[in-house]
Amino acid sequence: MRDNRIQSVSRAIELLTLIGEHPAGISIGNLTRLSGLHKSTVSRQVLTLIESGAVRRAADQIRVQIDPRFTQRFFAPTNTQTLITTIRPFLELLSRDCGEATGLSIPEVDQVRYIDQVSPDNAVRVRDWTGARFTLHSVAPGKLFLAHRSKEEQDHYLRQPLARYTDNTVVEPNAIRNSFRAIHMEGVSWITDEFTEGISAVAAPIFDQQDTLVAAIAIFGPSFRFPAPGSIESINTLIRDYAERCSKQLQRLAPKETNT
Amino acid sequence: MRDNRIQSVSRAIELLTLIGEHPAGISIGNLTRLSGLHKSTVSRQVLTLIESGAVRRAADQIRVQIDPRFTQRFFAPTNTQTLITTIRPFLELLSRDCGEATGLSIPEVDQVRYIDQVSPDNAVRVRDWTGARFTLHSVAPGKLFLAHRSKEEQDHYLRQPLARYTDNTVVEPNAIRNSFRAIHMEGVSWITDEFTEGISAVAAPIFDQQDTLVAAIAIFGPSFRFPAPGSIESINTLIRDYAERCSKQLQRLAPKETNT
DNA sequence: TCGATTGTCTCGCATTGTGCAACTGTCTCA
DNA sequence: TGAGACAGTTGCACAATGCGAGACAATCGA
Repeated sequence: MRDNRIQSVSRAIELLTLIGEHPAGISIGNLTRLSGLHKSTVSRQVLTLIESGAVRRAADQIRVQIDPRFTQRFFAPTNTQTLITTIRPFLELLSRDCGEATGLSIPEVDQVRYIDQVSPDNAVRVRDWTGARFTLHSVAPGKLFLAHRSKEEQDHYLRQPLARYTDNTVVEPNAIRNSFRAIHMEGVSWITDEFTEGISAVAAPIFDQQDTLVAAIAIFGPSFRFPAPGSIESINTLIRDYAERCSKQLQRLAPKETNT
Repeated sequence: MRDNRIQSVSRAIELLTLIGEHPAGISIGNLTRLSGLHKSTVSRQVLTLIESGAVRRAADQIRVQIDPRFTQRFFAPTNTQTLITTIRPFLELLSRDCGEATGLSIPEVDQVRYIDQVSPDNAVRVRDWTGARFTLHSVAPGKLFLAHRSKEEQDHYLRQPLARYTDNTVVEPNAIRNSFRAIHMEGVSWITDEFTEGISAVAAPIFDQQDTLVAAIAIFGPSFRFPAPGSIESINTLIRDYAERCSKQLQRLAPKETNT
């Protein structure tokens, strides 16, 4: 019974790891010394790694380094952990600006999941929903996600019976469909007392570097004071501005070509 | 003349890429279907990738996913691009809080490089130094970096002739050495008119997940108004708080165990 | 219970990965 | 200027290794 590990593959990962420890690049000779393999083996391994897209030649065409496009597959800026980390400072800024709670949520098939929230030190405040999931039609980010889907996907969701949470929950499919145009024109989505009595919320979309809607930033507060009379337009402007800054931040976080 | 590429290594990278595209994990069966390779080949390749540390089994012990420790080598949270992206929101927050310009800088051997800056809309403001390099002893972040080095490294730097930029530049080695204690006790480093006439600055350290000093966050402003009389203590508290938040943010950004 | 599916392991063949050595190009020094 | 050292690539031939087929065990659903 022989070892089931593939020797040449083990060697490749070892070399890949060595290369990864030298972001500015490393020469074939140094790889040969560090790995202890024969130089022609190293040369051929590196050639294979280059042609496979894992490694590229640095600017001097001598040293080699990890190809950023390779690492982009493992550290997508839109995975949940990175989203939370990236957007959290904006939640704090926005919460300070509007004086209400702010939240970050992501679409999960037919639900919304809240993955982060910031609440200011108000005497009367909304509870923390981090980790909770809700149906799309009952919360502001959910209606936003729905509005950005294809008509087929919308019809599929609206065909099933929709739960009613309060007297104000909109469950009539055509009424919901009719709200999509306003959502697209305004760029935001509002709910008032539709999910829970006494809570109003507005959400705006966050796009990733491929212009995919990956999350929503939201403001929520008690309906008796949010939105303040006559303030809807300025709140829309504010939250759209923040959503756009979040989108730009995700784009900045995407790995870039770095020459040395 | 045969192809110089190593077939089994090409296959390994192909499988690694497929696995990387499924952060929640992917089964051997699906890898077999997507790659077109024989199932026993896939099984053996995956075993090799697991034992090499590139891949790990997900929580269900069936699916496999990229091991976060593997990706940590390629996307270190302390590389310059990530630093800028990560800390920028804090620069904006801090600039708003103190009403002056804020900057991010990193140590480069015997110099400081400014890699980002945020300036508020003041009538009188400091210029943008992004991209510029300065000697360690003449700027607030530089004295901070120096204070955190070993005594041998400090002696080495202070042994060379130190350039004087203004009448206020401190170039006497013992005077500089004597400032390190205060820097350590206060946790911040101040300069006043030492680099350029009319500019004062304070800097605080940013540590990475291994508690290595990797950058400094700074506030600078025109000396006639910064620091305002009697405000040094509150500014120290403010910038230390921000530096600590930056440090925590870097730690959060470090890849973590993510089970599904 | 049976059949389908999944993943691991053994086996033996022949292809493939390897180290040796030659070669080319570049750089340094006498 | 020429010689030598060094770095990296390439051809060659051997045998070790990677491979696919098939067997097997475990799990799940009808």
